[in-house]
Amino acid sequence: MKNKNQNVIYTEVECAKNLAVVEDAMYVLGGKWKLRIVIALVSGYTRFNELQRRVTGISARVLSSELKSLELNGLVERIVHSESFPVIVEYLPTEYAETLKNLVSILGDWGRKHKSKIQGREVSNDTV
Amino acid sequence: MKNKNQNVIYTEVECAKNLAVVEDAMYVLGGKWKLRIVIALVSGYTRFNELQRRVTGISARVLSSELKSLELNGLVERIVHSESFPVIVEYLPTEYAETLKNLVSILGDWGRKHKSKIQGREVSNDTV
DNA sequence: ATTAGCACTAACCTTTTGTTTACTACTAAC
DNA sequence: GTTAGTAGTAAACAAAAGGTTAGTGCTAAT
Repeated sequence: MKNKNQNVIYTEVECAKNLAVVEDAMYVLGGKWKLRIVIALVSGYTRFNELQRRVTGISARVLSSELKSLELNGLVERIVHSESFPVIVEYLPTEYAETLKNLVSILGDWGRKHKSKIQGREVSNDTV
Repeated sequence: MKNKNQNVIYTEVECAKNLAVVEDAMYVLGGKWKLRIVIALVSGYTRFNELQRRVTGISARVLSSELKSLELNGLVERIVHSESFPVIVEYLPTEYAETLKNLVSILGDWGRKHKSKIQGREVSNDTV
């Protein structure tokens, strides 16, 4: 048997700290849709219906509420162009959303490697 | 107005690729509990009840089913010590789980910075 | 003149996720 | 001998997340 709390790698306090910080992140980014929406946004898709087409499977109701949540957390800015008619709305990723690029890229790398692992294939590099 | 699909940053295909790989990752790691359990595991907590104490708020039923899912995906190994009585069970993170350390660390960093941002404080470095 | 597109929202319903309680059967400590 | 700990599972239920349908009021294209 390995463990009688002698060879824990992190103390309870350290473990709790690590848990706390990823919980803080997941409070903002967690769930099925938020990171996907961010990806579509930083890819340059900024209009509501366009986002719904990119983030396949999301309903208008959920997209709407997720965008509000991302806006509250400073990751998107909602811009209404009232000079045009009918009114055009854009959702622009903020500068703060840029701080997610590294995370998204690493998560994507892991996903790509995991997929090739379970498929028993080599990893290709043709991803963006 | 910024965007009439002239200044998209990534093409639809590139955006779809990026979405696909993070979806692959989130299929394995998504949800409220999986990453937290991984953190507790790599911190050296390997027994069922111990894990339930570290990952605060999780119920035995959910912990049990999440551990099964992590095992299926090669991130944990369930080891039964039948030589002892009563039987002792350990959940050990696999080598494959090590590939998540970078991701977890970056997610934690983002969470820490985000928290200090919304609290208007400086970022401290006393995290593990 | 009809159809599709725009940016959503409300009401209602289903699915997923999670909780609570109780139970197993045995051991170790107080 | 009572209490707590071990590693869970089953059943019943509650809460959270998400989907579906319908609709607004206007424009632009066919």
